[in-house]
This record gives sequence, structure tokens and C-alpha cells, in this order.
Amino acid sequence: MIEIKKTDYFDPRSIFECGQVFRYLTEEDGNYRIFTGDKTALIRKSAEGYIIDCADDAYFRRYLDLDTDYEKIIRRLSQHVLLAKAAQFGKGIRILRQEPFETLIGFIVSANNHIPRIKGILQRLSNALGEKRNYKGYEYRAFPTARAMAEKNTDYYESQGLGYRAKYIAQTAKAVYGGWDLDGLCSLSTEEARKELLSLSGVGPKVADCILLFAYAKTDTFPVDTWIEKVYYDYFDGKTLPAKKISHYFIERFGNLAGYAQQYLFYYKRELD
DNA sequence: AGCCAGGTTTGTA
DNA sequence: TACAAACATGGC
Repeated sequence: MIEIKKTDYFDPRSIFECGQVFRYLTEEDGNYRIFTGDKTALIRKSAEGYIIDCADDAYFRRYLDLDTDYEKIIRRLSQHVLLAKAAQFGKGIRILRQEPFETLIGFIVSANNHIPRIKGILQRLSNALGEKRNYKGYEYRAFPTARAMAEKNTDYYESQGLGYRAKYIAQTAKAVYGGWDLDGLCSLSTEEARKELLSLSGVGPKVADCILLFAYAKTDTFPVDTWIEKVYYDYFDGKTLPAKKISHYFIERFGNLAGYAQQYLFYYKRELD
């Protein structure tokens, strides 16, 4: 169990609804039930702030990025007028450190897809292929292992409603099970790790950047999707630019804070439009 | 009813 | 290298 004192810089709604993660449930009382790998936790409000009910404090402390100083990050980003506004709006966000394989599969599924549907697909896959787990009487499924996913073929994933992504998922799961070294990316530079990820089926520039940011905490990345394109058009330049150049534009300005900037801008745009 | 989604792949010049 | 079309599905 982890206790978090009331602070501006931890808000479950912002953290889980900001688009970085797809495996969580909101409960009627406003609690968040979260899943990562084969673990679960319940985040609930308390008089002093929040309680993280979980079996492994050290794991969730890292997962929730509790040892990073977000006040400092926001102060630095706030030199830019729009980012000051966006960061103020999303100040409760924390960039999760998610499981690499789960993040990889999740963001392949995310391509050209709606967030509610992505969540549904990942839940279905977990229910079908994930191992049963139990925490304090709460039954749930782990995210499927690479092995479990590699045992299924394209046809299976099509039957699960993955559409044309079925092939990418089948191929990439087999690659990882066959020894493609996800863990090895930790020790690579952002640029090198990105290049490696791009060799996987279904992983293009945007998905690679999301994996680097949300699983490896490589914050010198700036994933560009349709929403961020709108942000750039509406607030920065008044014209469209290729995704690669938009990404470059923000990384030049914000360096290793670019990833945080991206999340604040994404959340701001998506919630306010 | 139709648009569109946290894009990638494939084909073409 | 750069750009366009094709791509499955279902939530809204």
C-alpha cells in the first residue's frame, strides 16, 4: 500500500484519461482499477490524498513515476505561454512506466483506432489469452505473455476484431517470443532504440515514439498524431507540417522535456475541443 | 448513416 | 525520398 499526500501533481483522472494507457477501469465511486503486466492496483481517495492498494509498492512507485518532480518540469515548460496553460490544465498527469510488451501491442492496436475500441480489444485479448490472477479476492487477467500471443495466428486475431492489424500483432508477437530483445532497448540511446522498434511489424514512427515514452521513459521524444497535428496548426504555426518536422520542432525546443510537453498538449487539446 | 480514429504498409514516381 | 491510397472495425 502506498499513501500519496494531496498534491496538485497527482490526479488519477488526468493520468489515466490522457491517452497513454489503455488497461484500466473507472469504478462508480471514482476509484481507478489499473492493470499492468500481471499486476493490478486500486487507486482510491482518502482524507489525506490517495491510497494505492497493491501487492508491490516498489513496482507501483516506479510505474506511477512517483519519484519525479513534476512541479519542476512544469515550471521549466511554462516559459512557453501555451505550455504554461496546457501544463496547468494537466498538472496532475504523470508519465507511467509501462510494461514494454504490453505497450508495444497496445500501441500497434492504437493505429488509426478510437481509444474506447482500443481498450475493448486489449481487454478481450487479456480475457482470452491472459493468465488468471487474484488480488485480495479480486479476479482479473494478466496481460498475455509473448508466448501466449505467439501461439495464435493472424486468423485468430482477426476473429478477435483486430481488423487489418491482426497480421502485425501475430508477426510482432512471434518476433518477441522468438527472442527480439525488448529489454535490451533500455541501454540504447533514444535514436538507436527507435530504429530497432521500427523494424517490427505494425510499428511506425508514432507508435515507436509512444513505446519509447510510455514504456522506457525516454522523454526526449514527441509522438505526433492527429491531435498533435491540430495543436501545431491551431496554436503554433497556422499551417500543416509533416509529422517528422513537428516532432523535431518540439524536441529542439524542449529537449528531454519534450515527452512531458506532448502529454500536456495532447490532453489539453483532447479535453477542451 | 456516415465519419473518423493516438497510423502503417505498400506501391509509385 | 516523398506522397497517396488501401486498410477492417465499430464507437459515436
